[in-house]
Amino acid sequence: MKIFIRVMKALSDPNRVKMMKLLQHRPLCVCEIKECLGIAQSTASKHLKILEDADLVRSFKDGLWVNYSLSDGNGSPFAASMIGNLKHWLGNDAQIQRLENILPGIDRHNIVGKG
Amino acid sequence: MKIFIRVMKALSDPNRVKMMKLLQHRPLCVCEIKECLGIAQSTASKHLKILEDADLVRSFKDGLWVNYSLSDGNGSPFAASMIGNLKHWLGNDAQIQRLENILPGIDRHNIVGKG
DNA sequence: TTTATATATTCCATTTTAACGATTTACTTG
DNA sequence: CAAGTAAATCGTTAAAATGGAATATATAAA
Repeated sequence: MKIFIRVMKALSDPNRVKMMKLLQHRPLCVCEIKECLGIAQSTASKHLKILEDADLVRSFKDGLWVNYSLSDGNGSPFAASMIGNLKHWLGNDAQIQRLENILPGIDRHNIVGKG
Repeated sequence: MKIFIRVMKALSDPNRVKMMKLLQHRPLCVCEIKECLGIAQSTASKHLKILEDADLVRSFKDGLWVNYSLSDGNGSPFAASMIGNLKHWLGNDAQIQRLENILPGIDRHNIVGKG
């Protein structure tokens, strides 16, 4: 039950759902995500931790950067199922589409104030 | 997006998830639900409203009682999918099993303080 | 070893959520 | 119509979630 609630809570916030949708395209570092969503770096980092704790996302370091990507779902069946659902959900959402449009132009090397 | 968030939020609370699991067995009135979960009548009523607003549950009046049952899922595809998932999720959860054990003994006509 | 940089963490203010008791509403029945 | 009953709503309080600025941590580079 606790694990299920943790997954539902993680997906109860618009910014976190947006992150999940962005990560469907490619792994992203924290600064790319905060840039895309237009939020503070600390806010992005905290949201990603919540997604990671729910097994929806995983991270691996690449030097100074930390890359986040969708989890493979081996951790929790609830998370795995929701990751699958989200692949074909919200694709026609206006907010999501706007983010997906600007995502290709987002590059970690061109971001000014990273934190 | 708003609809999706509403469903996720609705399923982010243990008492509401318990209600969903109980309603898999049979329709229940507010006083049966509050009795089963051991919460106040006003609390049960509010939670049910949140589930209903998310299209996870529907209600129909039967005289003085209001019966709640699982939604048929026609309102929201997100709700429909989660209703389906919940059918085979949490069946082995200890808290849920305890509730399912006492449910057969719960009858609206034998409840003392209904509100 | 010093400096720079990306991320994580802490702190604080604000908003949202959950719970209960009390009251109101809606319906039934005497 | 009056009394009784189940559910919904209101008012209040405590806990949790969210956001950003500031700080700490960790790694890379000079």
